[in-house]
Amino acid sequence: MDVKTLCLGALSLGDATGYDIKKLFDEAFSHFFAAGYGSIYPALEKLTAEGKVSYDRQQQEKRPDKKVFSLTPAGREELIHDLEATPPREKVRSEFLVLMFFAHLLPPQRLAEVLQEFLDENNKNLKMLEDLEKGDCPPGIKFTIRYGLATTRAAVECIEQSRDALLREVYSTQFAQ
Amino acid sequence: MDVKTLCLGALSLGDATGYDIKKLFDEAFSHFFAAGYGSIYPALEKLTAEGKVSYDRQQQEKRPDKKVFSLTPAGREELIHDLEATPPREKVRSEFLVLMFFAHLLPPQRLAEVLQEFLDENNKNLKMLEDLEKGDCPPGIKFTIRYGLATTRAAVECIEQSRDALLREVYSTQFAQ
DNA sequence: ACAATATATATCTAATTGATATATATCATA
DNA sequence: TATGATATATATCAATTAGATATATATTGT
Repeated sequence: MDVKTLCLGALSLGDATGYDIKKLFDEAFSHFFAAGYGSIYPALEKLTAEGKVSYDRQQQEKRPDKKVFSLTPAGREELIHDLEATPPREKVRSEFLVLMFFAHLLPPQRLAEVLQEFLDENNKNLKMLEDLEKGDCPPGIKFTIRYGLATTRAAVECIEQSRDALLREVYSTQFAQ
Repeated sequence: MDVKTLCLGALSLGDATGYDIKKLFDEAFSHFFAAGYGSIYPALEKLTAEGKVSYDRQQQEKRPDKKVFSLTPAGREELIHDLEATPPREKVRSEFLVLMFFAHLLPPQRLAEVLQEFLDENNKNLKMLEDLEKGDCPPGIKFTIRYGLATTRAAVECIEQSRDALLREVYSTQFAQ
C-alpha cells in the first residue's frame, strides 16, 4: 500500500484539491498514515496519467487557481482492489523508544525532558482523538479513533508508572556503561 | 535520527558485522525501528568514510569472509550528540488502520480475515515481548519492552472488544456507501 | 538428494521525507 | 499603518529508505 492508494481513498470521500488531501493526511489520517506534498502531488500526477483520477482546473479570484480532483470508475476499482490485496501490517519508527533503549547514554536532565516532552505530545494527541470521538462518523473510522485512544492511553499510563523508577535505575552502577 | 545513528548505537553494544546489525534490527530494535540491508550497508560505508567506525576483515574457513565493525571514539561522540539532539517523536504507518478506515469498501469476509490476521500477528508480538521481558537487561531496554507490551495489549483488547460490533455496523445502511 | 535455512557480502530501483520555492490572500500584533 | 504569522494553492528536489535481488559459503531437515 502506498500514497497513491490513500489518495484514491481520500477522493472516495469527496472531490478535493492536493491541498485538501494534505489536510486529510494531517488530520483524519494523521495517527496512522503520514504523507507530505512530496509524495501527494507526484501520486496525483501518476493517478491522472493512469486514468484513475481526473481534475477540473478552477480559477479563483482572491486565491491561487486550483485543481479539483475526482475519482474515476477505474480509480474506484483500483482502490477496492488495493484494499482487498493489502495485508494488515503496522510499521512503527519511534525515536522516543530509541532514546529509551540508549537511555544510559543521555544525561539525566535530558532523559527527564525527553519523557516529559513525549508525555505532553501524547496528551495532546489524546485530546485530539477525544474530540474526534465525540463526532458522528462511520463505524470503521470510529474504530480507528478508539484504537488510537486505547494505545495512546496505554502509552501514557506506562510512562507515568515507570518514569521515576527509570530515572533512578538507569544510572545505577549495575548497568552503567 | 537515521539508520547511521542506530548503527552507531548497535556498535555501542559491542563489535558486530553488518549481518549481526541486521539481526539487531530484526530482534531487539524490531518493535520500534526497522531497517534493511539497503540502508545498513550504505550507512556502515559512510560511517567508515567519516571515521566514526572502523572494521577488521576476518577470513573464515567454512563461511564467507566477514567485516567486524567497531565504534571509534569519534563515533561514540557522534552517537551521544545525535541522541541528545533527537526530539522524541513517533511515526506510525498502519495499513491495518487504513483498512479499518475504509472498512465499508471491503467485503465482510475479508474484513473479518483482516481483523483476525492482525490479532494473530499482535499475539505473536506479545509472546516475543513477554519472552524478552523475562530476561535481565538494562532499565532503558526493559522500559522499551514494557512499553511495547502495554501498547500491544491495549491494541489486542480494543480489537477483541470492538470487532463483533464493527462487523455488524459497517454494512448497516446508515453508513453504507 | 534436495529444499530450507543460516551466515556473509552487497546493489538497485522506486518511493518517500522534509525542506524549499513561488504566489495569492487574511489575520494578529505593535 | 506596517509587519509577521497564517491560510490557501501549486509544485520540485536531494537525501534517505524499503524491499527485492544477487552472489557465495555452509548446515539442517525431510
